[in-house]
Amino acid sequence: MATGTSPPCYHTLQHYSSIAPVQTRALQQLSNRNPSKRIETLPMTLANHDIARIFREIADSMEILGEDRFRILAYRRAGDAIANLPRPLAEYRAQQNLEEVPGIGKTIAEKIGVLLDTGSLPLHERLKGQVPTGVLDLLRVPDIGPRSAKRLHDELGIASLDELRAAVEAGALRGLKGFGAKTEQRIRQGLDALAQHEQRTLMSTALVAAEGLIAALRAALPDMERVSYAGSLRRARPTIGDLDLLAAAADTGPVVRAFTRLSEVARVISAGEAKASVVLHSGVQADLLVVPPAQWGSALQHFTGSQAHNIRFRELALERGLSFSERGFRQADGNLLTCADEAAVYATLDLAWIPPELREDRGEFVAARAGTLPHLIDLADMRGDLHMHSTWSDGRATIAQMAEAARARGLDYIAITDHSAYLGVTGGVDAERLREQAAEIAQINAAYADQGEVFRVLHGVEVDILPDGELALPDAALAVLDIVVASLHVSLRQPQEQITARLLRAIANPHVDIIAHPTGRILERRAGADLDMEAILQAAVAHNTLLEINSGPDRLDLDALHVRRALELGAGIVINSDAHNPDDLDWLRYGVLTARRGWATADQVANTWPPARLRSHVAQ
DNA sequence: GCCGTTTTCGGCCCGACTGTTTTCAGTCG
Repeated sequence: MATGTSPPCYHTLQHYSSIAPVQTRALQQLSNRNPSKRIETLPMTLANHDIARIFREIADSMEILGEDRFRILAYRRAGDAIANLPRPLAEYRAQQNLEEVPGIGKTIAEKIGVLLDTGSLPLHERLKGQVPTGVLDLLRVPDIGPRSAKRLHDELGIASLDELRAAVEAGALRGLKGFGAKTEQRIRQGLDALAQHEQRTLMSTALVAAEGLIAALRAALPDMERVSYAGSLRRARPTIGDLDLLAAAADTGPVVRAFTRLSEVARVISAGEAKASVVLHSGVQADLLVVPPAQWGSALQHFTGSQAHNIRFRELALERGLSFSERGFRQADGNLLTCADEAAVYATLDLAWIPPELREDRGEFVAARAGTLPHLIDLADMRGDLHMHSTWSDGRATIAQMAEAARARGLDYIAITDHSAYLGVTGGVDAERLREQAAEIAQINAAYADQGEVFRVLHGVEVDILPDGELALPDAALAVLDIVVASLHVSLRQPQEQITARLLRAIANPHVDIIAHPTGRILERRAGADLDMEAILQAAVAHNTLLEINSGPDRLDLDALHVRRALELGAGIVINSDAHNPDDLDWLRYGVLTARRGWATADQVANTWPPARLRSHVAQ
């Protein structure tokens, strides 16, 4: 980072021309003497994501109708802001601080109130009459924006993706002014891509693909100066839409051309002198931006996003009379300040460098200016892993093999937490088998002690929370264990009040130390349980129960927003692999990235602690 | 519609690439 007398940037003389009922909070119900009557009298309330979706639909509809672009921007920003909120909108309203949320002003706060009270909004209903839902769907097709969607609807009567497909097949688009053969071909390809690749790519898969592309690009161009992935992958989002790659080279054109010729590339969408978009054989889209080395910092900042972060950043630059782009800071006199690294980009606006995982316009600018950004946890801070399986249940390796793999990765302790016998498919352990397992673990620990190793294996279990909230093992069996991990595996579709109460009962059990993968979501396949998370997080604080970030690439559960809210409330977090074989221990990397997105420091994560501190916490 | 080191008006992020054009609108990230 540039400090002291050296300017952060260099002056150059370059010139460049569903409606989900939330009902009542489960905690309130538990304390209510007559809960069933209470529920019936409460109005249905929209969840934050429902209201965010409504505002985004309003923005899309108004854009198709060609209304004022800044009003559209305001609705879209409000939708984004709401989607990012850590607590239910109703709480903000109750505390009368809705308008303190950036992007929510007087008008939108009133509309939120109407939505919370009545479940619908006159403006939204009116727009639905003018722009059918199927026309909004057209915007999901690559290369179809609001103008094209409006013309397809107005001039050809197309009001759904199916009708668009039929029109393309019938050659009807060619009759439209401005729609040539290439446009028709692109729309056909866009529809195909939408149909077969609607799913996003898991972070773990994207990381492997990105690292492969980077290696291939380096091999093809040995003299390329720098190359990195950027975008949502660098921000560690749990799933990734497109891969974004950035390269630095004095001569940009040859890098773009080499990229489009890589064997991984199935189809080139576009390619110019500075950037290209391709579709890989895996179906994933990859975008490459190539910049001169002097612009690496500004380009990396630009290409990492998020869009919301970038917009906010550029607004802050404008306040100082600087126009920021991937090329650098344009001054009023037209001169460009370039930045060769990201720290210089942020330093130019008197901001500390913001870690990519925090770049979502969720308060990181205020913290960067105040010098209060958290010192985020790193993988190297991890000392233990408190959730994994062995051949005693559905794991593929013995306890000794798991222990050795963990020790080889630099951990000081693990907990073996095989499934309780309740899950028929996994075999599992009952009270008797737990006693046998304890003897095996004692032997392994004795061997490590004899060798002078600090490494230790803790004895635990992953006990099922039964549909009624009982645990699948008796308290007496749990009491003798070092660590008890409790989790939901069945009946995940119970109504909110029921499944929340079920989890609250497990949290309150004094033997339970950790709640594993709290929501049970499987990314791109299954939404999590409909939990009242605020009640869950508060109960975890009250009972000193640790909440897990499960590092499984298709779980990453808790997610980052809940991690951040949990930490705000003072809950303890653990990051566990849930490994079923030794290689899965490497998944901790993804859990740590998720913790970083949740603003977690090492000290807030209990398995960065030395064993003694962890033991005393668990004993409380 | 939001917002304020340009605070109740007048701004609102910025540039690359494409297609169908002859100078730019639309889309994307």
